Amino acid sequence: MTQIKENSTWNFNKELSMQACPVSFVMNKIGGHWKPIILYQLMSGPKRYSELRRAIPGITEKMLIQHLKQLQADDLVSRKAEAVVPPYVVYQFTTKGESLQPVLKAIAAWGYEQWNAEMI
Amino acid sequence: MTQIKENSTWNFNKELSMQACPVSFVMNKIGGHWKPIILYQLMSGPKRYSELRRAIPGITEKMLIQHLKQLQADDLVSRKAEAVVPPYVVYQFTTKGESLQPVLKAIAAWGYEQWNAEMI
DNA sequence: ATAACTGCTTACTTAAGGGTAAGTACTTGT
DNA sequence: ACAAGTACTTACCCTTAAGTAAGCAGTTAT
Repeated sequence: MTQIKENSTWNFNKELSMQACPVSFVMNKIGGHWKPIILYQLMSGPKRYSELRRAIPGITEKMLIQHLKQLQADDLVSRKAEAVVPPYVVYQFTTKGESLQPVLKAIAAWGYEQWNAEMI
Repeated sequence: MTQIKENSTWNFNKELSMQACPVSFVMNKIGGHWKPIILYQLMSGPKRYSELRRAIPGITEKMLIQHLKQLQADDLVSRKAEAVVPPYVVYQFTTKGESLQPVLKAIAAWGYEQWNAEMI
């Protein structure tokens, strides 16, 4: 995947923030460019890899798989594969991921509000 | 501040996501490395520039002022300056920023839960 | 006189994240 | 025979975000 330099100031600050600020801790798990979008897609139920790819315009396969892997590593999303040809792989929330849903919904709700407010 | 190339794929995708996904829209306003931490600090009340600097270990003045400006541009935080010497500048939530607080609290609450869960 | 405080600004460098484009293995449809 | 579908992997390059380090203007404290 992507190598991270262990001794960089950036990395040090990241660790510091994650330990000092709960909001920052969460952002590190669900923030970034693609993770919010992937999570949003999964909120409407389990999805196949190719379904996600088609549902998210502009995402590359590299980004999709990379973030799915990170979400798995953080135990927010699980992968279920059936050993058939063509392969059938489904991604869905874990129990921990499910517990995030109210938070994601609160975020989305605020987002919608702001959209509507900007329309007026 | 920082120049953004208009025609980059990254920028195009960013716009796309912000229009297609409410979660992504919100993340663009409150995500990143420093914004969550700054917002978290402001949740406990208005703060001076130097208070924020001291409260956030590791942040540079450049990052602090840059993100405060972005938060102002997004109308989440307001700046109040008194024309005295030494200068007295206070940052606090706007009305819009206040409306974000329940969301930030929900995020922080989930973060605390996960911390505790990891401790067991 | 000089250090320290206030709230910034600027130019330069580095590192992380993302994009491009190709390839893999195996099968069904035409 | 060849394209198209499945779910990935890999190598290389470019853009953005962040870090480093300095400076400014005006005042009080030592």
